[in-house]
Amino acid sequence: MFILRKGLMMSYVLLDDGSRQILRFLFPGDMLGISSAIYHEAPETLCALSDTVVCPFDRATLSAIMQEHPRLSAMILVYSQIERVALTDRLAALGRTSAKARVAALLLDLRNRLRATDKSIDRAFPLGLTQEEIGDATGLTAVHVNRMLRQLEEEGMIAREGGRVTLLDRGALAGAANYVNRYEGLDLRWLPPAR
Amino acid sequence: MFILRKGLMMSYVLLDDGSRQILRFLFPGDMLGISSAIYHEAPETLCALSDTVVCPFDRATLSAIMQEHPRLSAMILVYSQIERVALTDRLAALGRTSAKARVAALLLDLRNRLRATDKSIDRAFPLGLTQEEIGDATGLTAVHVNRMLRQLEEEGMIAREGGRVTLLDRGALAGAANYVNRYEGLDLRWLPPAR
DNA sequence: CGTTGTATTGACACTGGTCAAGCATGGTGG
DNA sequence: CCACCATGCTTGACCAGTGTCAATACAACG
Repeated sequence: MFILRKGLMMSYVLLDDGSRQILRFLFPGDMLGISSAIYHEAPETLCALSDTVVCPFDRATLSAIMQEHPRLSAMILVYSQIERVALTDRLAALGRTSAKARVAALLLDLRNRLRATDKSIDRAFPLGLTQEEIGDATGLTAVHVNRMLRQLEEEGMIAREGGRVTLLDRGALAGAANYVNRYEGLDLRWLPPAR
Repeated sequence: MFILRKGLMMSYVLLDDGSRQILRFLFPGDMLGISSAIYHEAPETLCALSDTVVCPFDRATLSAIMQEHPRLSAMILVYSQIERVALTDRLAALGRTSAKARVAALLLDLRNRLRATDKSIDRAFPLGLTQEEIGDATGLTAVHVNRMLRQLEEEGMIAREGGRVTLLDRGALAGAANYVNRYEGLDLRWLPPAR
């Protein structure tokens, strides 16, 4: 298990037919590989998308935390629930929304996650992903991702130039995407006190 | 928050356009509503599919468990990770597999989950879902679910009569579905001891 | 018996996939 | 410095899988 300190990573699974589903992009502060710790065989693959710095810890450490730091334990549980809710949002997007909505949601999420650690990011950010990666995250082909990006651009919702994306109309994007920022609206007053 | 003691439930979200994505079916022993506890507004809706019995507990109880029962706390974390992995499997299914594979995976999962609390279930079980519910869980329409069930039947992989389904060839189904039983293969030796 | 919800089936439409080609970019080795 | 190559982006033509709409059948239930 690791905490990501710097850089961008992703986790994905490969299916029998060779296709890939990207489960999650990982940003600084995220915990990685907890699920690998509870199974004999890791259920997902981790991969760095840029130069990264991680901070490793092992099962014994997690076990010690659970015994000695109840508040931290509770926060780990909360964190895993936030991640779970983000996954259910993506599940609903894959099951019930159009290709354009899924791409829009991905762009909005990338922007919000990047902004969490870099407040200078507002409308524009570097899109550190290939269109194939966007496709594997949204359940589309790279070709169709390209078409959707062009449409969003033609409709004036985004602008692109040289790997950078600018969200020109976040409201319209969020409307098209059914997007909810799951890192807001938390209620954590019930957490146990620090020991 | 609740523990489901008896019956079948589901959790789902409704999107703006009125479509529904079923996130999860809930079986006896499952914990429900943890994610609702950490947000101000519940991110998902819970709904009973049959007569059910639940055992409620509140945030203060969870907080007390985190403080006084490290082993139980760790098991709750493990449980939420199992659920997370099951969600990622479904995410990969929605993003990257065919309609037939998704329906097959749902049938296999239902059988395994039912069997967990009723060992008398082997090949046949009562399908307590409408085809519309199967569709909302797999990201398909009820009409297409019907077509897929018929195909699976014609290919001799399942049989149906009066709300009961029989899995005639679980191996072939699992192959068609890319299915992994996530309640097996756990490694829990690192858990803290009971206090 | 009507009524309501569910299952079934067919005809047709459309979203998104597939295949193929061309183009831009940047890195590499001669 | 330049030819070469790999990778990723863009676009068009065509096709397949899935959705939509509509009609019918069936069962449960008041």
